[in-house]
Amino acid sequence: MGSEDNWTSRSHRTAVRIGTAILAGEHPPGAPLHKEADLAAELDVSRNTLREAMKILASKSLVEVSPRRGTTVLPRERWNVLDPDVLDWSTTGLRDGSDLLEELLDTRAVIEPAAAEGAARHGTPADKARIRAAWEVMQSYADSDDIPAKVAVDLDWHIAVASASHNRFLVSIMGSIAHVLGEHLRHLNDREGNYEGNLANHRRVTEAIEASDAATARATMVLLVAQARSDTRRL
Amino acid sequence: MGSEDNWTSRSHRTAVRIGTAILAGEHPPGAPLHKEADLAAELDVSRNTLREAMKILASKSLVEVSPRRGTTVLPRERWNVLDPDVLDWSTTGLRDGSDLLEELLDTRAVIEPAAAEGAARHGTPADKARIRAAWEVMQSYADSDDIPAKVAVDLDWHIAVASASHNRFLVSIMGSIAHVLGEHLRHLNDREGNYEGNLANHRRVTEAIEASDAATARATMVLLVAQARSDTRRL
DNA sequence: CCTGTTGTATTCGTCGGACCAATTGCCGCG
DNA sequence: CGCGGCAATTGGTCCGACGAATACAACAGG
Repeated sequence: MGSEDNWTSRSHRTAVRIGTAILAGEHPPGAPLHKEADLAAELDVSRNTLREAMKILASKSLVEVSPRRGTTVLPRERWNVLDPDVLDWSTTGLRDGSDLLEELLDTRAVIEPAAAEGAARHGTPADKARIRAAWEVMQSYADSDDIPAKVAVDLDWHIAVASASHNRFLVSIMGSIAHVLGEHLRHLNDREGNYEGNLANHRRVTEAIEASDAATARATMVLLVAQARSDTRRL
Repeated sequence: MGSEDNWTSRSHRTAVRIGTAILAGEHPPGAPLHKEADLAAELDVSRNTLREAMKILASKSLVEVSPRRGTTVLPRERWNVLDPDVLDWSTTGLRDGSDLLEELLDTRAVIEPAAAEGAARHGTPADKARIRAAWEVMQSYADSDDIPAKVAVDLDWHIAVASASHNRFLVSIMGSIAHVLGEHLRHLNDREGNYEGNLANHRRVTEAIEASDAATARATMVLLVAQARSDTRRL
């Protein structure tokens, strides 16, 4: 397994450009964008490519495009924030105060204990092996300075736990917030190293899941997220 | 209803066709689809339109299309199930046994109490007024036989609660599952009428939120979802 | 026989132009 | 002043073309 797409197509890049602009608040909701021909010219792409980009944005409910009325930016409530891309773009234009982080932590505090409980309850041996494997990799990186790698394996572990719950909604939610969570973890990690405590928390959850102890799995995961929250507060 | 909402664009319709086919399991994950030219011919659309449809599906992580390798169906874990469209499509191919309902209830049991608690904690007077208004409309429909209307106002109430939490993730999650939830509610409603009990549950939550009593709001919402679960089990 | 190199065909990515349909908004008529 | 019809605008779709990258096969060398 390796990496994601290093190369982005032109249509995808234009979607990103317009998407980030919208997320950054440059195009107020309800405001009409320029017509396709003009926009294509401005962004220096063909109308075809521009339309493909629009289809992406429309499929995320960021904009609505109707014949003869042009493309309008939808109100914030409408666009689906859980889309990984949308979530991704919103971090780039993330203004500091960022209730986003607080909301992320609240959501994690809700989702992750449920996922841990589900994993303990419904996880197959293979699922549990994957979780343990992820944890062992985490452990092996304990003394490493490779922050991105540490974050990656941390994320792997969380995703493995969610997957083991066999609840597609929880899995998808974790997958969605993974990127934002990754940035958050990176922020925490390169700040200072209470990595041992973090590792120990992960180990407790791992063992509880392996033992199919749903209550303990939930409880330990609650602690883990609470720890993350207090770590965050300290910055 | 017999239907005909066919003023949707052709590209969108194509996306729906392929999307539902994938969700129905006709195209096993990892399997390559036909090349663009062939697929376009099969579906009787131009390659341009087909590509726009593909952009939609790719943006939902249902498929991945790379140059020279063609389009392949991504593994189930990858595609974002919370996308309203994807969620919608998965219900069409939903066979009754389906764990989808069970997973939905599990997710609701996690999300909704948190939303209620958040609403009690962070809800503004306007938010609370909206929740109460929604509940009163629900009440006014108590003796009505207009199932769709009852479902609609029920959904309104739940969405109002989520909105009041001011957590964009919870809001978006509720918005995403609203459609499936609606179908579920319709199923429950036209089965039999314990609408009074349901209404009472909603009232308790509403009042707790109005009183900014987070603990009670959470507890009553837990009961509400549990009631929905037991009602479901009985069918 | 196996391995590394080269060449070619295939397939997606992008482009520009063209036409169609429908809706909007104007304009003239009653 | 209101109403109905006409025309312009704009998105929706199609077509044909070219380019670039690469998977695959043919080939040469060990």
